[in-house]
Amino acid sequence: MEDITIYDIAKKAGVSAATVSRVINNYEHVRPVTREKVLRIISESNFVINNTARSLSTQSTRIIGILIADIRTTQHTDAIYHFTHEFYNHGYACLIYNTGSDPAKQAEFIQLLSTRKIEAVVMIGSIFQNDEVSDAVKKYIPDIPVGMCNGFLDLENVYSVVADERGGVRDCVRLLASKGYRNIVYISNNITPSNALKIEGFKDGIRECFPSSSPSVVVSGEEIPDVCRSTFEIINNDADAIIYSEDNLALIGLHCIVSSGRRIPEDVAVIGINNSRYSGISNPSLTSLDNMLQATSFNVVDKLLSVLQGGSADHLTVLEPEIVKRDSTGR
Amino acid sequence: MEDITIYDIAKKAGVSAATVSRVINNYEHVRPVTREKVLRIISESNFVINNTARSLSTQSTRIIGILIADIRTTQHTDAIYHFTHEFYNHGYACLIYNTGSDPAKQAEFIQLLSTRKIEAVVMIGSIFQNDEVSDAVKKYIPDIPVGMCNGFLDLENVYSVVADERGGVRDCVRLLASKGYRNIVYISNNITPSNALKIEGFKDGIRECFPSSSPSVVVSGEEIPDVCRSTFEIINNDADAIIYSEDNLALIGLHCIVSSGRRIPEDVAVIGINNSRYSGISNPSLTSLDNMLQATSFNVVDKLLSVLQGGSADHLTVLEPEIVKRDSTGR
DNA sequence: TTGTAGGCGTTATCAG
DNA sequence: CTGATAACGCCTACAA
Repeated sequence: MEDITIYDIAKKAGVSAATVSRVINNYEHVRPVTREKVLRIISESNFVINNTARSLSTQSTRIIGILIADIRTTQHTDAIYHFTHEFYNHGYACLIYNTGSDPAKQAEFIQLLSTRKIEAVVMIGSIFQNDEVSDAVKKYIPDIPVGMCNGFLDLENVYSVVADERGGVRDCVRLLASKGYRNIVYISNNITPSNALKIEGFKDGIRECFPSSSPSVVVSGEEIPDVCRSTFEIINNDADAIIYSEDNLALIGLHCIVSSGRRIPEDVAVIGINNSRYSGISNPSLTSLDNMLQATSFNVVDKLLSVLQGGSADHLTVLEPEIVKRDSTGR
Repeated sequence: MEDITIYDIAKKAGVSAATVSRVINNYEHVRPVTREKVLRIISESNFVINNTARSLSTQSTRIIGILIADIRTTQHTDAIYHFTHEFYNHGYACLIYNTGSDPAKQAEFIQLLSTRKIEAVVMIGSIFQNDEVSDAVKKYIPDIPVGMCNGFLDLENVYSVVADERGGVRDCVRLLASKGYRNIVYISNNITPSNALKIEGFKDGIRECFPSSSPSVVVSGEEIPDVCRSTFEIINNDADAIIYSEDNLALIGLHCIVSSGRRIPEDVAVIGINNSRYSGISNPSLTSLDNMLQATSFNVVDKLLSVLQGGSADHLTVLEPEIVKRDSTGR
């Protein structure tokens, strides 16, 4: 079926295409009668504006690019919702790409986005905090605003929001120490900038609370068997508390520990990170470090919208995380 | 910073824009020397092609529109991943919108997508199976392929994949009956076409296994307090087995039941639907009806790619669900 | 208040 | 093999 254009509408209405354009864009100086007529013709036809042509003419696509390593990572779906929802409310469409975690690939996606003439970019996750991405931003999109969730790049057009996860994890250690746990181990999945900081926080905590012992950190895969194996190794080695780098790992840990007949929190305490929706309904419920992912995405949206509307925004905002205490550490 | 165009490249290379275009698009009849020269100039500059202009000229945006009621619904994130990932692999970009569940609003999004000149549409969830959406498809995108996950519209350009959830839920009832449970109740969240079918399946099962009793269905909110309240009402009313319309509800149910001191599956059996990743790691692990969401999205992608490449595809595919038995029903 | 004409950056046709 | 030139559909001075 042939697309119908403003010229078709113009012809039927007995006016010029320019007038149709004016009506569509709500220009003021159009005679009411003319306006009504054009609007009537439009509503009687199946005309829809061609945003490709409009974008080319106005040099404005009203498209936002969203980059995420893997959209399936549960802790980020809320963020994606907020972005797509809020930007939609402001007349933008959102293009979403899964980049994976290879910096070179991530950089390619930035170039790809630039071919689509996006008007802003959002990158979700600390994994985008690397030199390749930074260079690509400098090279391909130096003039369009970039928002980063939980990551930071020191560039004029980049706006970052991060949580102090290092301090947050240190506080987790403090909490466990105060409850009498003596043998605390940290299990991390793949080492992103964010996860590296969390580990530092863990070391800070151990050094502070147990000056004589050295911090014990295990790096584990994310699959159920991986996590179970790591967990059992640690428990059989006399650990009485485990901090996992993510709720998803912790939930698997919970499952393994409970299945093995050990009691939580009497035998082992468990803490996760992200305060995901499942931490509240697991058995036992999971104490979790809320790293403010929700507030982070809201903040990034605000910054970006502000800049897009010609305003300004802070280049870095640091949020304070908060431990949500539940049954897995005792009440 | 001014965008650099093929004219700029052409000037520097001492050729015409047409030749640059030929090089970019890998045309054959270009003298190797010329080609090299142009490519060198391009790589020395920050030139990227303007896809908006290209789309206008070629009448092809290579953009796919994805519609989902709420991107946060956990059972659909895998599907979204597959779509964005697969379409990217085939050179398409994906525009994602949250439509909500109001049919009139959903229809508006179809019009919106048509203004972006998308080349295919994916709708995820049975909630899009309604007349308003059907009319909007007919009116605004009668000629572009539409893929539906778990929903069906009887139109020439719509390709659907659904699971036989009705039969699946009936089988769940049979399973519980065979294990000796006598008082089975069904808890559903909001009534979508899919959820309505599940309820029918439940009634089928009850009528078949317990001809003398009438099916007991409860419609509940999705929030934790809602689900807990519904669950306790039912249990206090002598139910010995509950089928929830979604794993997410069932997981909350599990939490409430366990917290109240009742034993699963001795006192109460529980079955969920979706076979989500958490059903395998909950305590106890959750028996769940796998409604083949994964296979559904793969199938829809295949159909759409086939049609986009000029091929054909079945308009309706029905997948058989499968019960994954875990601890919440006894082994 | 309205129409004409040029331009947005590419692609594609047609000569040469 | 390469260069003009005319679309693609819309917007926007500039004129009228």
